[in-house]
Amino acid sequence: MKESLHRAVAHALTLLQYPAVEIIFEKPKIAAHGDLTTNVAMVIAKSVGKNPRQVAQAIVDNVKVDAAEISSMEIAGPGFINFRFADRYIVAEAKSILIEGKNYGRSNRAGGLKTNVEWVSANPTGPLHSGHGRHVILGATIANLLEWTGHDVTREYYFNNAGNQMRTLAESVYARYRQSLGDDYPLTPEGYQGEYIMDIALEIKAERGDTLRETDAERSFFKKKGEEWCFAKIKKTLERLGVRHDVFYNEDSLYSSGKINEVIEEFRSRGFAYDKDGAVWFKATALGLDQDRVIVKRTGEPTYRLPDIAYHREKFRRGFGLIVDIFGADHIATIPDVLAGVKALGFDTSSVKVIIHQMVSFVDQDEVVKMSKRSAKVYTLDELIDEVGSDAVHYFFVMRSANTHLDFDIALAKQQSEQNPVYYLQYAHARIASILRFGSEQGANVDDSQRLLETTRFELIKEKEEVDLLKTLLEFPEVIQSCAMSFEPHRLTTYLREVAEAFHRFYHQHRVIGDDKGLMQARIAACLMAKTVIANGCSVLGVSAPEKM
RNA sequence: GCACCCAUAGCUCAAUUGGAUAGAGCAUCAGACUUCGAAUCUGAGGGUUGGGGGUUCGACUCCCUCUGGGUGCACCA
Repeated sequence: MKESLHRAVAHALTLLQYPAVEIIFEKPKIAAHGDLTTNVAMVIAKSVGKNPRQVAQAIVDNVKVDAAEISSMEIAGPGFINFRFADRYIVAEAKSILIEGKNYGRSNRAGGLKTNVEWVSANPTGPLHSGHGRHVILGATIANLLEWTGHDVTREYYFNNAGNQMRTLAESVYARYRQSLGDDYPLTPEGYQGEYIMDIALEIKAERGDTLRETDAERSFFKKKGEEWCFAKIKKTLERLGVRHDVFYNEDSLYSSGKINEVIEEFRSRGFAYDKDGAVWFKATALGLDQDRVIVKRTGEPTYRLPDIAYHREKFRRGFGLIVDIFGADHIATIPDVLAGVKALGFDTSSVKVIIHQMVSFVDQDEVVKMSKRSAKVYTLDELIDEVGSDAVHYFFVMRSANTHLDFDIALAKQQSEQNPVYYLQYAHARIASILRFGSEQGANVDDSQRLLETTRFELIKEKEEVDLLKTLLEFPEVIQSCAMSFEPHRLTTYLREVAEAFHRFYHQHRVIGDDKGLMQARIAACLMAKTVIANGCSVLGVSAPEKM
């Protein structure tokens, strides 16, 4: 909708020989200011040496718009130019929602840019805990948003099934196994304390009895069983949330394929690596960081940084033009090193986007839920899903900006009432579905959008609440776009609330089903439009849009 | 001690990324169902945007500083 207006204003700037600045239209906060506003006059004013209102006047005098589209154009405040759309133009534009249906809001702005989104990436040493939820959902939603804006998205899970953590897992399972046989065999203090370790041990006992008392020093059977059990658990949890990955990338493959050594050699040849105290160091200070870092320990084992760098190098080599990493705030320290490493290898880090989200606290009935591993209260993500359901998990974890701490209110999330924002949104969808069912009984066309487009008298949509609803619906594609570009899915939840609100207001003021068949059909069409936008938005969020509740 | 994040209505958070009169939900109070779902709607009160300086036409937003919280700061991942 903005495009023709944009052209008109740009043309006026040319006529006036004003500098060709970027023209930005925004939706004013205050509805009385119109539908779109631009501050170009204020931006230009300084360079042309006139006051902003004069500049605005000159622009308005030179802008030629179609009165069928723009009903008013006025100067306000310090020099804003406000535009208002004609109602019938809004209504005409809204037809595109019916035409595009479940694709409404999708675009190809990114032109199929090969994009990698890596997240979750928890090592198979235990089930996902509830704190992981934010990470899981944030990544999934961002991946969806990128897909909706024309990115060719690969969803990736990076994991490590070797090294210290896995040794600890194997040792812990072994200890519990021995205990389950009645042996006095202590779990070391570094061992994993979680109850699930005993679950794994018991499975092994059930399968193999006491035949594994004497095992190899590597505890390889226990490691393998532990890994399998944990991975199965993690994947099951992700599946319950409808979160899927295309690629599970094993860190070990970086070793077996020689990539780790390649990176070390490349660092050396580019002068970014040196030996000291028996270890190999990465010269991070040469790239502006405050200290150099060990990449290969004295023991000959690489530190986590090296494979991380090698992994990112692979992402570049695999041809991704946009590389998105989702990290929790607890991993923030590793990011500068990895980015510096990638830069040292000659790659452009501007195509790496790192999303950092802050930690989550869980609150239940005004009580902070302790997330300690010993706590009997909600600890695993599975338990959280059991408690509040997948939809609430999805919605609650993205409804706040990622870089603020999140309080997850469990009591609210499981409440099936008006206080719960998920229900508010889903209720609007179910209510529309219900109206459509009723309308269908009254002989209205509620599903054949082709015939609906041909036969509906859209001009009958003219009440304020109707037009307001359609205006709100028409914002959807831009909301998707800006959420994707800023990697801020929380704005989608804010927007969808507004849609639900606009619909409820419309519903309350005007009857849809009635004796006037033409009017009924027109309003049915408006309902279908609202239903489409809510359903599409929910699908991006991974929240279900129920026909009945 | 250092680095990053945060501080906005009683509570949880927004604020179109520097724009006009800082907005929602919850909570509180007052209203609206013989008709399409009241899981809804209408209205009211509630603020020195943690304090102080600065940058400019204009600051919740950017810079400096102080206070108070969070997360990190390994030859662990």
